[in-house]
Amino acid sequence: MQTESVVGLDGCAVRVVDAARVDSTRRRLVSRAESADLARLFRLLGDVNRTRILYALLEAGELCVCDLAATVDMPETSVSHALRLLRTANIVSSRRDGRMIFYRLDDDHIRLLLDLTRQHLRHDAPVGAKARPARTRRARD
Amino acid sequence: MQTESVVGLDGCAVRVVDAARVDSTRRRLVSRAESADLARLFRLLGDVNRTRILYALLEAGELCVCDLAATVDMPETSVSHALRLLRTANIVSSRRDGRMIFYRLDDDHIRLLLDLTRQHLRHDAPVGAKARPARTRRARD
DNA sequence: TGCATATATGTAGATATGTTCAGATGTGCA
DNA sequence: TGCACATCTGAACATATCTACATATATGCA
Repeated sequence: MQTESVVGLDGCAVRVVDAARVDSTRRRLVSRAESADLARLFRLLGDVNRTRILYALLEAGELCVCDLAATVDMPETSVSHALRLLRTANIVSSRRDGRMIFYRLDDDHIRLLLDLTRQHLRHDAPVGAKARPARTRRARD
Repeated sequence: MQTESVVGLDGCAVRVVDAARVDSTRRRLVSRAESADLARLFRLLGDVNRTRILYALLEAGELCVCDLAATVDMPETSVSHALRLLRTANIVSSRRDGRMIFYRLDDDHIRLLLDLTRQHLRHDAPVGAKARPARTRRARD
């Protein structure tokens, strides 16, 4: 199979093998703006401390900042910083009660996302998929 | 409600409101090692270019490096770097055909994860949930 | 009003990450 | 074998991110 030269959006020559597939994929591909949003969301989940905070909320349902800090064993100020980012992105929501502020996961998408990901790492079958023989994959633990 | 002082694992005094809930959550909380793995996975998804690569593979099924580069419009060497990270984490898998190497999403977990996340950002109802009135949430677009 | 508490915010230095260029590897073909 | 091609790898620079400390805001209560 020989590669052919095609002119990309930016005017640069680009070598492609299957121009038709590239073209059709490009048309269906998520937009740059949407990809940026997706990446932003994933990146927020991509920090150990934020991850632990989120899984703590997944287990507890609702926690105030100081209990959250005690649960994940980190300084309250760090928890607060983390929560701000998560709040801004609508991943968690908050409710004030007196001088405490209680945080919870904002919606079911997030809960599913956290669950699904944990399952992925544990090598379980995907949600909604029929049970099937577990893949042999290099275990981590 | 008055906060009480509790001694954490590290020996530091920590203020908590609901000691019982903190304790029970701590016991059910994912381990540090697992949180680290989860965060590592999310972080890999948290880069615009890698995100676009993954969604391109989601649409196309399978693409060689140069077609992938043409699809997402980035230099082949950057795509290659990105793919290495994704490959190491078992997010994508590869197959050699002559001097080309074709990449695909490694498993259904990843596909579900990508789909679910896209749905989340589009404010749809979560997978598997009954249709219900859309939440009023601040739109992005 | 004044003080203690619970949380939020600003900022700076250390660290991690992404991009790019140069060059290495591996495959097919004459 | 030697060359062209497709992809990979290493390293350096610019940029983004996290952490920690100091300080600010907001609430409850005396």
